[in-house]
Amino acid sequence: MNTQIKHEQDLEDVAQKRSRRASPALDQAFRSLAGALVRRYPRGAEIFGEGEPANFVYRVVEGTVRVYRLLSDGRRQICDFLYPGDVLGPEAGLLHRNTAEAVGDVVLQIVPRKALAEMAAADVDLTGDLWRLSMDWFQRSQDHALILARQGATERVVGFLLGCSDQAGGADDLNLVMTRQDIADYLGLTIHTVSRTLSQLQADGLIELSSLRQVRLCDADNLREMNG
Amino acid sequence: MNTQIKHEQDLEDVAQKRSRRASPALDQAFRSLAGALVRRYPRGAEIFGEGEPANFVYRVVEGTVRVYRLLSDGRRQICDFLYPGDVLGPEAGLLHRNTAEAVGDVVLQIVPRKALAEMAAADVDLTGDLWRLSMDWFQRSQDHALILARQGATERVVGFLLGCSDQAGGADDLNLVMTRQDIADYLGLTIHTVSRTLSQLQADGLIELSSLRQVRLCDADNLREMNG
DNA sequence: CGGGGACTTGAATCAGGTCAACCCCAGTGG
DNA sequence: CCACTGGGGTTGACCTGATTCAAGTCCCCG
Repeated sequence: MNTQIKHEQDLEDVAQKRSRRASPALDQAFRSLAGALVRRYPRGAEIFGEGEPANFVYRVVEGTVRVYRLLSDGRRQICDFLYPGDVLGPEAGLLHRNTAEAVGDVVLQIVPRKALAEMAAADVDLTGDLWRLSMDWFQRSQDHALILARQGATERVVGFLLGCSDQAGGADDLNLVMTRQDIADYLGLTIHTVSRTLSQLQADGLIELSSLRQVRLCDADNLREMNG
Repeated sequence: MNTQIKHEQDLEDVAQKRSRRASPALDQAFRSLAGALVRRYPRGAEIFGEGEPANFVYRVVEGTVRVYRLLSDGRRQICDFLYPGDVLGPEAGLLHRNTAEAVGDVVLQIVPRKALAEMAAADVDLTGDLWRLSMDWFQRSQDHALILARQGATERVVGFLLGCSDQAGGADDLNLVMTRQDIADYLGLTIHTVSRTLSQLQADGLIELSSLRQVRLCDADNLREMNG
């Protein structure tokens, strides 16, 4: 279940990918603290759970992670999907405030929270990187809230596809790793509405669904137009 | 328009109020940097606008501030309301990413961003406070997103009222400073739905609307129940 | 080849939005 | 003192878009 793996080149690469902002000190910290601990999680495995003590900080090496919260009525809201290079787990308090799961198979670097906290307490640059990181999350969360509050189903789905495209470096051919249910729970819709909307977009010639998870954006410009 | 005022005791108090988390180093920074600059904004005045250079960092001394973003179609989404003790304005980038306005008359402490940034670059504790602050925002924003994604109109309005009550130290008699439109734009609803929902809550005997802005929570326990 | 999970699709329903009329009240000017 | 005005708020009738309910289909995997 948790194979120890090691792949120097991968770890180097990760620092560059999808770093929404460069974090040299944080990279350095991961390099010096995470040397040994790299762990693999199979599809669907829980990385940490809401309410658990936040003893570790993680960075995605490979795969996709979903971070979500459950409401009292059992409904699930996915806060974000995390991709290689993204950090997860740092909390201001002692407990995790949401749950993280592997969407497909995932490989993570792991750093003890305490060690990182001690390093940060003595290193302004590292603390500054953590600050910028959390500001980025804050920004992303606000953007997400805006979508949930004000956009219709079509805009949400289109926005999601465009986001995936950006994530994949602007590619027009997307391999969605997540299920329709994941997408729905991220966009605040039902699985039915997501499915219908995708079908409609295909009917309109804007996308092509070659298989369940393979989406081709036929007219990215027009889609961006629709997205506002 | 911008009267210079000074009220030592007020400024001391502010540091304690609604500090969702103590920030001693940040308080200290405000104390040492903001000595002179305290400014009053009249009802509706813009404090800073989306896209403007973020040259200052502010802290609310008195009054309520709304922070919002506008969509391409002109709709407004209020991200948050800020109350005495809350900080606004720090950005990871160079520009403000949303607009801040005075809801009623507002008094703010003002610190030059550059001075604060220089202080932070040499002070781990201060940078750490900024980090915890942005983590709090992130948390709040995620909570907000959850509400927008998954709750019905009644739950949203009830949640808002309860939030106002908490803000007022748990009081059952609330003096809403914002308009119905503000509430609607915060909750992702229309003014009509907010109005209807309030009327319905009153009809159900859960609240009492003594005047437009005066709300009494008659059954806070039951309301909390409804909120989940 | 059979089973089951993931997905799609149609029809009925409903919550909230839209449109439109109206009220309430503070401020203003006659 | 009263009439006028305008902004904020309420309320009703109707509409629409997303959910719900209910079949189905597709496809992966044993």
